[in-house]
Amino acid sequence: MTRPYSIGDLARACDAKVQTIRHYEAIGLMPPAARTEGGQRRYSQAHLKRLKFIRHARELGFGLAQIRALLELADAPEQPCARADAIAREQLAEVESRIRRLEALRAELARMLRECRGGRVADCRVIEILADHELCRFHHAAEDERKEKERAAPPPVKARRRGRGRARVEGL
Amino acid sequence: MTRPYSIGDLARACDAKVQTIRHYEAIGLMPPAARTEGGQRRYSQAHLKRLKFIRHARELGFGLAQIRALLELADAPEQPCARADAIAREQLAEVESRIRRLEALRAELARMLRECRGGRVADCRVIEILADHELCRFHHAAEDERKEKERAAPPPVKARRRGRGRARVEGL
DNA sequence: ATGGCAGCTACAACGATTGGAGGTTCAAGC
DNA sequence: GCTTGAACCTCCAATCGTTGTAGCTGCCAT
Repeated sequence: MTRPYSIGDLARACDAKVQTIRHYEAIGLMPPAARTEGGQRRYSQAHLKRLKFIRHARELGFGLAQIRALLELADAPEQPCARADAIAREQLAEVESRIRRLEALRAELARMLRECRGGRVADCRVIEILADHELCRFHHAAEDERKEKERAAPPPVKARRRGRGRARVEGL
Repeated sequence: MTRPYSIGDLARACDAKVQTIRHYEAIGLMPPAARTEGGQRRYSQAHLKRLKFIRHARELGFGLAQIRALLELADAPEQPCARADAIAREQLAEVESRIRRLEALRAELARMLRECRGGRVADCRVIEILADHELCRFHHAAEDERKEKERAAPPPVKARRRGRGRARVEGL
C-alpha cells in the first residue's frame, strides 16, 4: 500500500493545475477523495490512474462529456468496445473537419500576406480583404461546410425564414 | 441615402446572430446605432461595412482584441500597414501551430482506431491507450511544443519548483 | 514552536456567443 | 386606421474548461 498522494502530487504527475482537479471532482468526473482530519484531500493509485486517463483524453481533444462516457466504458471491461470506438471516431471526424477549416484559413491568410506589398493601409490587401468579403476565397469553403452540416441535421423550423416579414434587404 | 437597416437586416447580411451584434455594441466593437422613437436600433451603410469586416475577420479566426486593432488601422488609411501585416502574420503562425497539433492528434486517434479490433472493452486499444500515456505517440510532440514555448517565454520564477518542499512522488 | 508552502472554500473571470424571460414596437395586410 | 404577430428591447444566465483571487487553515521539516 503506497503512501496516498496529495492533490499537488496528482497535479504534478498529470500535468494539471490543482484547481482543475478540484473542478473535476466538483463536476463528478473524479470521485471525491479521502480527507485528512484537517480536511485535505488524499488520493489513491486508482485516483491517479483515473486522472491520467482524463488528462490524456483532454490532450487528445475529447470534451469532458465524451470523457465521462469513455470512463464509464473503461469501468465495464466486459462490454463490447463499439461505443468507445464510436466516440473516438466521432472525435477523429471532428479533428479532421477542424484541420480542413484551418487549412483553408491558412491559405487565405497566406494569400493576404503574399499580396500585401507593405505600403499604406489604404492599399493594404490585408485590410482590404477583411473589408470586402468578395475578395476572399475562404468564405465559400466555410459556407459549403455549414450547408453540409445543415443537410445532415436540419435546424428546427423556427430558425428558418418564415415567408412573411420583411424580405432580405436589397443589395447585400 | 438608403433606408436604414434594422438589427435583423444586419444579422442576415453578415451571418451573425442579433444577440451577437448587440454584444459587439456593448463591448465597444460596434459604435452605438441610431434609435427610433421606440428605441429600436437603426443602422447605416457604415455600420454594415464595419460589421462585415468584423464577421469576416472572425471567420478567419481573429480574436476580438485583434479585430479591434485591425479596425483602428482600417480607420487610418494613410498609416503604413506594417502593423496590420504583423497581426495577420501572428494569426497565421497561430493557425499553423494549431494545424500541426491537430495533425498529431489525428494521427494518434487514427492509430487508436486502426489497432482496435472491436472486441471487449478490456482489450480495446482506444481505452487502453487513453489509460496509459506511455502507449501514446502524440504526447511527446505536445510536450516538445510546450517546452519550446517555455524556451521562448520562460514562466515566472514563482511557477517553478523551488527545491525544498516535498519531492516529486516516486514512480510517476 | 515556528515558518512558510500547500491546501481549503467560494466566487469571479476569461472569450465569444447564445438562450431565455418578460415586455414593447414596427410594419404588412386588411 | 386597426389588427396582428414577427421582430425588437433589456437584463441575466449558461455554455466550455480552466484559471485566478481572497482570505483563510493545515502540514511538516527544521
